[in-house]
Amino acid sequence: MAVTMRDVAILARVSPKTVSNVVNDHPNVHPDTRARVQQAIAELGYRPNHSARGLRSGRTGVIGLAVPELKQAYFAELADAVIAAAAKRGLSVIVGQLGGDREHEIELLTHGLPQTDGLLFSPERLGTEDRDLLAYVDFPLVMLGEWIFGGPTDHVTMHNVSAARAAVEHLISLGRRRIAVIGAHPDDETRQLGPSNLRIQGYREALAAAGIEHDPRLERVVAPWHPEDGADAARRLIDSGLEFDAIFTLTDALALGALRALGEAGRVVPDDVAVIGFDNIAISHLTVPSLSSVDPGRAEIAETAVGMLAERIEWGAGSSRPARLHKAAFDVIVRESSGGTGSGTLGSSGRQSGAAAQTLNG
Amino acid sequence: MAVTMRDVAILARVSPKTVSNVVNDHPNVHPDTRARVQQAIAELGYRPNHSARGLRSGRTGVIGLAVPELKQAYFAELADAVIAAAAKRGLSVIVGQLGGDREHEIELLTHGLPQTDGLLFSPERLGTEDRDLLAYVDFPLVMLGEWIFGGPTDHVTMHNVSAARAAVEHLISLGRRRIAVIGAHPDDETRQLGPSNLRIQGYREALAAAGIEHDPRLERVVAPWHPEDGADAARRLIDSGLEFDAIFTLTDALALGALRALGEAGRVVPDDVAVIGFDNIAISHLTVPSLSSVDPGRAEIAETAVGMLAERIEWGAGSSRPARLHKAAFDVIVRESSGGTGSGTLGSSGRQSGAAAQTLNG
DNA sequence: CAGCGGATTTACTACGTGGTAATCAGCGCT
DNA sequence: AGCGCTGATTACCACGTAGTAAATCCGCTG
Repeated sequence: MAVTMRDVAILARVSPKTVSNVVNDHPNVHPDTRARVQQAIAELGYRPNHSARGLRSGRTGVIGLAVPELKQAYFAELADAVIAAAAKRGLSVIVGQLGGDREHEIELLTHGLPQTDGLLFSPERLGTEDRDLLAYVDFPLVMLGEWIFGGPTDHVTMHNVSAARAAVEHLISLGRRRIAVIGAHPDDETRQLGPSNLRIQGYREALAAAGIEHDPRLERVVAPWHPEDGADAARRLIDSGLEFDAIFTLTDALALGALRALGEAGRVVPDDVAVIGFDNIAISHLTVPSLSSVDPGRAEIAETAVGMLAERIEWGAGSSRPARLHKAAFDVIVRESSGGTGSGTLGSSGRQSGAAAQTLNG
Repeated sequence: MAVTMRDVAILARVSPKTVSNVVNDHPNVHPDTRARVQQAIAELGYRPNHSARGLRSGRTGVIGLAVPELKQAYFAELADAVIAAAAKRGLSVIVGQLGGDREHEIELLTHGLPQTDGLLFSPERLGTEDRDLLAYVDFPLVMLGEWIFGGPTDHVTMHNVSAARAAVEHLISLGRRRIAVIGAHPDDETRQLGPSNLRIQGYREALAAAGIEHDPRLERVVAPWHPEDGADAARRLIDSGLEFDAIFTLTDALALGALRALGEAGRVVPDDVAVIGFDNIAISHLTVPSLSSVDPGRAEIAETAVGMLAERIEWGAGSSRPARLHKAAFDVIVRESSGGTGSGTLGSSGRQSGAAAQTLNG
């Protein structure tokens, strides 16, 4: 059996409670006593029992992170950043994969993840119509992404509209006029605030601002957002015979597929078709040609989300503070696929900073 | 305060212990009683308190997975598979990132991850010289990868030697004779069983078996194994003026960089240089050209490792069963970078099955 | 109808920790 | 010396669960 406070207490000739006080850095412990206890702790190799601590205090020191799939690069990088941010605060992270299963997502929202103090949740299938679910959530929760917007819950997200707009404006600045967009989501009629709709909105705004006529046929619906889907969409676009000189894909994963499909069809990127993605996943600067993208500020998102969740946990279950919304700053990263350099050194790229980070309360 | 067994017991007019028996599917509970209790559980929305359960039973139902970095595609996909395999068994997974920090790795091995019943550990910096550490491990542990081989610990790994050999034999079968290898590890003089050494060994075996002279200058040392490093190594290889008509990179990440570097230098893949990687990460079939690779059997590795760990947890701390070693079956996936097709549909590829899975006891 | 054995249920308790409140030691002051 | 005060330490208990062993119930046998 493991070493307990009791064992330490006996060796240090104090009560278990004094050991507890030392471990928890309570004031009013005599320096000599503290030293003696610490000595005993070291000698016995005592480690606090987290289950017991959890039972007594109601905290586990573990937070949950729920994503669709870790094998999607975007979520892997998000998880990486979240785990790093949590570690800074002494929190561990249980990662759950929901695999785009709506039932699981609803179940998760009603019960939370066992063993955790709170949840960071990046849903895929929930929409505005599920907003009511949030009213009954009785554990600390921070949503990543914004499609259940306006509920009583904290949200950390990105500047989907303005970032998408900036990406398309970049394409326009290259002189492109027939700009296709791949990734509109079939569900999004009912999900006005889904990321796909917001990015599409940014796309339309950019066109409108530049006085470019909007051709609905250039908005390509596709789901889910795997590279294969991007390739399929690009092929259908090519086969459609529609003229186009640029593609904005709503994610980098889609762009990877699109790049392949364009290559197979003999369209040269960026000469014939400029391409820009969204997410700035790690491989995007390694594709051939390297992929321009929008960096949504992943580290900032993770840091902020973990911070908000830690605060909610700190405040306790009862407190009903107002929901907050944070949008991370973004960058447009120009690489070869839209005429940037970036061949010489893999890291080089043009960079256009977008809207500053902003946090709203209310 | 949350609903407890006590509350359920009162409502169902039974003792708390009976509720516990129902929850834990004990035999010898009268069907009527069971139904009444389940009714009460549903009515109150009772959920077991995992901390209390953990305290009482000594089990948390959580396992740890420690990897260098989740943002490396290989580890993200591994984590994906591990989480899925754990979920099948009702286990949650806390993911820890050690970032290639040797101190952290040693600390982890001495204390385990808090809040967990056991650990799956894929170290980066530990070597054969750290084997002694394993003697003092007092928690269930399964190592992923084999460089601390021969200790008292279960290992789940891949057929590094024969898989690498198969990859190189494939290149040879294309008629290539000047085959470079990128990824030899500088530390591996002292780590005879590091994956890099084992894969290099497979490379040499393949050359020897084919009667091809071994040119040490074609073995390129590089560390760490990020794509940038692969690009650097490939550039140095090109600049060296050495003649070569194929490259075997010890990981796909290195291959991604190598593909870029070759493209920049005007070498056409696979006509001038055939390339094959190792790991079969998801993007490898999306690169241009798509990347041939060795699929190390990730799902099998994850499944087996979680199974072994679950068994060790089941057996309890005291039992000192013999260490086991499992090597997953592998496949050589032939894609465009070594002359395969795979352009039409993204998924298509040649496939050559390697050694069957094998498990050794002792 | 007492008695038996297995099925079912229960009382009691400990798991390791930390909050509460009580106790105790030491010190300055009257 | 006696008092009150602060700092330091402690006894006691509860958190929610599940193991142990004892108690109770039920159907049947002799």
